[in-house]
Amino acid sequence: MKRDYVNVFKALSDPSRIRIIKMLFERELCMCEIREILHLSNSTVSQHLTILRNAGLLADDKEGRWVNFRLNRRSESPFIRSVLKLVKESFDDDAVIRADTRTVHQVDRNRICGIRTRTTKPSE
Amino acid sequence: MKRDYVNVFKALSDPSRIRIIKMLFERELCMCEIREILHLSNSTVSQHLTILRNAGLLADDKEGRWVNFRLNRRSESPFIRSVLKLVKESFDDDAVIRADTRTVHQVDRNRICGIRTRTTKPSE
DNA sequence: TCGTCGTTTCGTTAAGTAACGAAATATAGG
DNA sequence: CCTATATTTCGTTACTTAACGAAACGACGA
Repeated sequence: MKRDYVNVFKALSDPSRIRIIKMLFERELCMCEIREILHLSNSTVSQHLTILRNAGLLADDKEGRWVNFRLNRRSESPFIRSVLKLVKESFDDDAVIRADTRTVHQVDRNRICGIRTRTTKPSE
Repeated sequence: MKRDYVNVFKALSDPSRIRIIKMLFERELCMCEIREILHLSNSTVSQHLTILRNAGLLADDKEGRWVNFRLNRRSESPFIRSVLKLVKESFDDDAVIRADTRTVHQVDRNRICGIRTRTTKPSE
């Protein structure tokens, strides 16, 4: 209860996690979509998502075999809401962030997922 | 140049550094005043201040043998200014932060400093 | 110029973090 | 039930971080 805010800032202290949050401002994503865009392993992405969820920044809904991750925009914590607002308004001058924002709208979950657990591209 | 924001969030990911920033919203402080309030060693406090300064959150002015640390309120970075605003508006419900805010107005640099390098109380 | 005192730097140690592959869970469909 | 698939958990490894004391630095004042 006491110093949760430290965990929020720690959650934000990683480029991959900032990228995840910025992508989630565009739309909900499942783990394997994020994995595909970030080029990280399943377990690594899952860890990042756990950290963001434990910090109170993310929520998730199960939809069949997928888990849809989304921003916790309606958090009861004013601090969380302020932080999300800050992130929403920042980093748009970053080339990687801009590329992600574009990519995230072109990703089709049904093409990308479905090949075991993989880090390489689906075309291979 | 690319991902400085990660260093900003890392700088905020420590309770002592949040306490320092919140105290600096009250007034400028020298290193030994901060050391006294946080009960940490010289070198640890100096490290914290370096991290905050490198992140762009702090500036300092030399005044004789003292170095006065202050918030970098006039940073040219909108992100830094937004972050400082966020911190200013947060954490006031934290008991430690509230105690610090009170203490910082009672601290007299000339009583507290001046006994070599020390972590214990000045009354001893 | 010689201490003194505020601050910084150095070297070390203990603890925390990010990454991965492999194994374990859980859920839909045949 | 059995298999495929999406996600999580486990165990390991390399790296980072926070803390300290000791030593160095730098600016005043006797």
